Parts: sequence; structure tokens; C-alpha cells
Amino acid sequence: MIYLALDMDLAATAYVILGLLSWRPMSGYDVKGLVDQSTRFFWAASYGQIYPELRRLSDAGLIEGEERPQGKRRRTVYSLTREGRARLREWLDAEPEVYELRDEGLLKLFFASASPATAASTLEAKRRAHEQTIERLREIEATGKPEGFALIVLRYGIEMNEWMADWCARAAADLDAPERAA
Amino acid sequence: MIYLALDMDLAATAYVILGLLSWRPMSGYDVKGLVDQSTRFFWAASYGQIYPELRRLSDAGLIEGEERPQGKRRRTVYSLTREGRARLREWLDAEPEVYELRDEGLLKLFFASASPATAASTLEAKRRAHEQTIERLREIEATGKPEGFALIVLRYGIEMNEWMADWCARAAADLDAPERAA
DNA sequence: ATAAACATGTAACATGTTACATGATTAT
DNA sequence: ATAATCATGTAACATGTTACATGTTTAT
Repeated sequence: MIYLALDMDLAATAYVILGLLSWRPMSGYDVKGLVDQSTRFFWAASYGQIYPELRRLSDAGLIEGEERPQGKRRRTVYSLTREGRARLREWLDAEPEVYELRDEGLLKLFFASASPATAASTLEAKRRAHEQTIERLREIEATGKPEGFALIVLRYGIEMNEWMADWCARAAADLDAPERAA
Repeated sequence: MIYLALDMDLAATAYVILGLLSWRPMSGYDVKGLVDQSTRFFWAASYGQIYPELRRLSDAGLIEGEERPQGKRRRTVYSLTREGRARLREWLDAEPEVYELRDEGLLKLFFASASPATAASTLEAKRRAHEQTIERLREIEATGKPEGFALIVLRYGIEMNEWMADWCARAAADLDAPERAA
């Protein structure tokens, strides 16, 4: 009897991997590529997390690797095990808990009284950043042709960034024409 | 001549401290209390960061601590030095760079095809979470009476969470009445 | 009396980024 | 030829959370 650490605590990043493998078997490199085209905007992951995590999930029996070299180039394609699929469903059924934001632009605006003249350029920079994100997301929409829930979440990303860019524009206008705003 | 590490690299969390001290001198405990009432929604900080950071900023000459015990209870009140104020302004003048989001609800929605029945409850849980945040922010607005940029940013928090709660409601409705939505 | 709030700090742990190291294959 | 992409991994570093440890003062 092989010991499988089925009860190990999984960090949310592990579920990014389980989730992507529920689409289709793939390599760590593929995982990174897909993350950068999708979850990155609300849950990023680097190689430094992905490869060690693949090892841990494999040791825990939640995924299985198969060697599929391309010529002399080694390649390990991972797929979900039955246990892995069960753990993914379990996680999907539970309430989401983590919500964290780190927005340096908002932080600068918050402290802008220490240098009021810079508030306008902070707002403009934040607006531009959101516009750029929108562009990248639209490109992904056009080239990646996501479907189903992936498309729904992509549209969330686009609309949220539109809202944020808009808010920055409105706030900048209010700075120009002070007080009369409610 | 005392060596001051004026050129040390500051993490954004250091600027949370410098920013709050630009309002008025205060203790580490005060900093934590204010962070929890304000920046926490877009830049959190724990005691485990704050106290060591106060030490580092003090060693670097950007802030100065003064002992102000209350009876036998020790208390160190920090204030910005001239250099500290200059560093804060410098940071405010530079473009914001960090924008990071970790939204477990969005992640679960993204992978909902592995358990479609749970998408609705994920949306509902995310909506509730945003509603709760709105409540807390409104309470802070009423009790804390923030002004100026702090008020502007607080309203951003309220409106952004309203947008997000709304989006969840709309997406849940679209799940019920599929396809006809564009 | 005792619970809550004030006050400071550390240690262990968890998470995550960046740079580095290495090499194969494919497209230009 | 050579640059881009495919492919896997590690080590050093940075950041951040949680639990623990300690003690005082104020409010109930």
C-alpha cells in the first residue's frame, strides 16, 4: 500500500494547476503559458511556483506525469488522477475566501495630500495602466477565442478595468472642477 | 558623521508608514489601527511587517522615534524626518507600478466547467463578500469621517465593490436565462 | 474581577519573484 | 547562422502571515 498524502493542505496556486489539467493534460511549460493568457490577471504564478508544485501534487497522487519527449527534448505531460479531480471539485464547492488587492496607484492617491500636485498624474498613470490591461485582454479575447466560464471571467476583467479607467477619468475631472461634485 | 542609508530600497509597505506619519506622529500600534481602517482594502500590513519596518526606517534616518510612556506602559511615537518627507514625495511623484489581485472567487468561476452546478453559489458567495466589504467601508465613512484624498479613495472602494457585487448579480441572472445575453 | 484595548516585539512558516543554469527544436 | 520558442528546474531573495510572548491601562 502506497501512502498518498490526500489530506495535504493545498495552496490556491495548486488549484490553478489542477484546474488547468482538468481541461486537458499538459506540461509545466504549457501551464505557465496558459496562466499568462488567463488566470494571471486575478491569480498569477511563476515557474518557481509551478514546477515545485507539480512535484508536490504528483507526490500526493493528485496528478500523474508521463514522459513524452520530443526528440531529445524531454517533456513531462501531467494529467489529473481520480483523486485530483475529486479534490478540485471539493475546492470548487467550498466558498471562496481569498481576496487581496495591492494597488500602488490607490496608495499614492490616498497619501496625495503630502504632494497634492501629483494626484492628477497618479490618476492619469493608473488610468493608462487599466487601458493597457484592457488592450491585452481584448487581444486574448480575439486570438484565444475563450469559451464558457473562461470567456465570462475574461469579460469580467475587461469590464472591471473599464470601470477603473473610467473612475480615474471622473476623479481627474473632479480635481479640475472642485467642490461642485457631490 | 553618522551614516544614513538614504538610498536604501523601500518596499511599498514602508511608504504606507511614511504616508501615515505624514499625517501626524504616531506609534506602531496606531499605524496598525489606521491601516486596518483605511489602506487595508488596497494595501494590507501586519504587526510582523510594521514593527521591523519602523526599526529599519529609523535606522535609515527617515523617521525618528520618541519615547512617550503612558505610566509604566512604554510607547514610542515616530515622526517623519526631513529626509523621510523627501523620500515620500519622491515616491508620490513616481508612476505607480504594483497592481496585484488575488481573487479566489474569480478563480473558481474560471474553472467552474469542472463542476458547473457550483458556479451559481460561487457567484453568490462573491457577491455577498463584496456586500460585506461595502458595509464595513460605509461604517468607516460614517464613524471615521475621512476627508480629502482619503475620502476619495474610500469612495473608490465602495463604488468598486458595488460594481463587483452588481456584476455577480448580473452574471448569476445570465446563468439562469442562458444564451439570450449577448 | 475581568475583559477589552493599548503596546511592542519575535520566530516559524508560507508564499512568491527573479535570476540563473542548461539544453533542444523551430522559424527566419 | 541565429533568434525565438520549447522545456525543466534551482537558489537566493523578498515579502507577508500567524502564533506566540509579555505586560499595562481602561472600561464594564
